Amino acid sequence: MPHQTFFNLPDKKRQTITKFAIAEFANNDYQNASITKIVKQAKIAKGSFYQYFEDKKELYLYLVDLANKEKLAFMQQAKPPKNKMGFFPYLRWLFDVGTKFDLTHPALSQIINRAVYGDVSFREEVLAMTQASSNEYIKQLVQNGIEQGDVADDINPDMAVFTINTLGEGLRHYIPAQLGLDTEQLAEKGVDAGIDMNAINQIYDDLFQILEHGLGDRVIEAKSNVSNTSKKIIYDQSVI
Amino acid sequence: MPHQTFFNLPDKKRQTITKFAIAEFANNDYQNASITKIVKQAKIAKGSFYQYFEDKKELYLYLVDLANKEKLAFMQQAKPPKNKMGFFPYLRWLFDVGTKFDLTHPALSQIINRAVYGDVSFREEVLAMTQASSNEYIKQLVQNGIEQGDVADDINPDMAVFTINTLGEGLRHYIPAQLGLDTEQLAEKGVDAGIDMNAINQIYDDLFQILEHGLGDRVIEAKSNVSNTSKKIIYDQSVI
DNA sequence: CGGTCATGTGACATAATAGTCATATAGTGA
DNA sequence: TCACTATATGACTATTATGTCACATGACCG
Repeated sequence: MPHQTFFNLPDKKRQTITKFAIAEFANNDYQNASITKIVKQAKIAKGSFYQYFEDKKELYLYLVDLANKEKLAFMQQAKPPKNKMGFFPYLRWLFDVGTKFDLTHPALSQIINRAVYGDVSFREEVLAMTQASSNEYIKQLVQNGIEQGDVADDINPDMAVFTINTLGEGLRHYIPAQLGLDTEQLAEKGVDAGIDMNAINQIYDDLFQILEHGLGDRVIEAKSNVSNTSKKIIYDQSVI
Repeated sequence: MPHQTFFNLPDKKRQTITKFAIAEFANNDYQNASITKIVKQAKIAKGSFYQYFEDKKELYLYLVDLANKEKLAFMQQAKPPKNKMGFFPYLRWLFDVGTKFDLTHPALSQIINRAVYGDVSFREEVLAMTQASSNEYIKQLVQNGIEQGDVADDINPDMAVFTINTLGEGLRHYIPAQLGLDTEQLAEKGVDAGIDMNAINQIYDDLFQILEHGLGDRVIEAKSNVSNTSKKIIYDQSVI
């Protein structure tokens, strides 16, 4: 935690420091992020900084914690559209909110991202502020999904959690890439408007098609039944 | 590319340098990897190093390239068990070979990993030596899978590639975590024997169950048919 | 032996950073 | 106005890294 002096600061000054610190740690990994640069940008003396924070590490952990709290608040403030939702619609909504956070808070999103993948000597302390909650939440969700009959009961719930988390995390890179957005640029400029929601929804459609029904051809299953409703049978379609 | 002087070196000396360089860049990210440490360990003079390599970056790119070539060679040398394999068995075999590489070449695996996620100013150059091939290969595989009827034709192939790549990449972390292996330790010690292949196979079973058939309950589809073969119907099983 | 070229060497130059500290300033209350 | 406390300051220290260079060493050849 920062020293009390930091919280005693006038709001504007504290926010200025925080703003530049966030930008610096979003654009550079821990090692490359420069305290010298931050104090120059925020127009405070080096010595002042060290009255607010014990050291670079304390600032960093503070920012990671801040980013996570912001994201959590963002997720919690977003109310689901319906009260009773099936597993997949709810999961999709969760992904959607996560993506919205990433797009509207690119710098904070980057900090969380670096915290997860980054390489620092005090990694444990960093991770302590991150994960945990998300994993547990998804696990509970899967359990409920199975009990409600939305999720197959012959899957390994832990593997389901892994699949969901991994793909959700992957979306963080995939979506900006598909939309032609540069994460670096996003963090600097921001994109309040001008996001192609149709493209994003299409990505979700495609992903959930696979997540819910798998990659495998469903025709084979249908074959074993007498009546085949609404399923196209495709054999050797345009084989090379 | 390293200077010619590097390749003129006696094999043993060149290998010693390479060995310590690999270890250093496997255990530290680019910024933290120390040339000074490498030359000390390899017992060569600083000046000698700079006769072999233009700078730190050249060494790093050389190592990333080396790691990728080694992995590619490993993948190509591993012959598939059967000539004609379905999409899923083949994909599973691919994952398996990849995992074997990671476990038997943990340091090189780490270097590739850092190359993908790491943060350097010349990122483009790093990525140029990595990806590309893998993505194209999987894409072709999916196309074939669709044409052969193994893969559903109503999925987005690009999304399938994303899903496969992302989960495959995720396994790299998931498997060691599940087996209680520390990636850092692995890179140093290595684990020639003593790998629980049963546990790994179980992970593959679980993953491919989801990858092929999805998370969704298949009962609903079966319901619409007259005869229901071998599918358990589960409703409200132990609802809280 | 002597000359030439390739290679080895480590002290040194250079640059950048995190963190310190003596001192200055400002605010507060009597 | 004075005393006292909290805060601001930036030159400075200490450290650590990459990369250089003048010189040493050795190998090969006539």
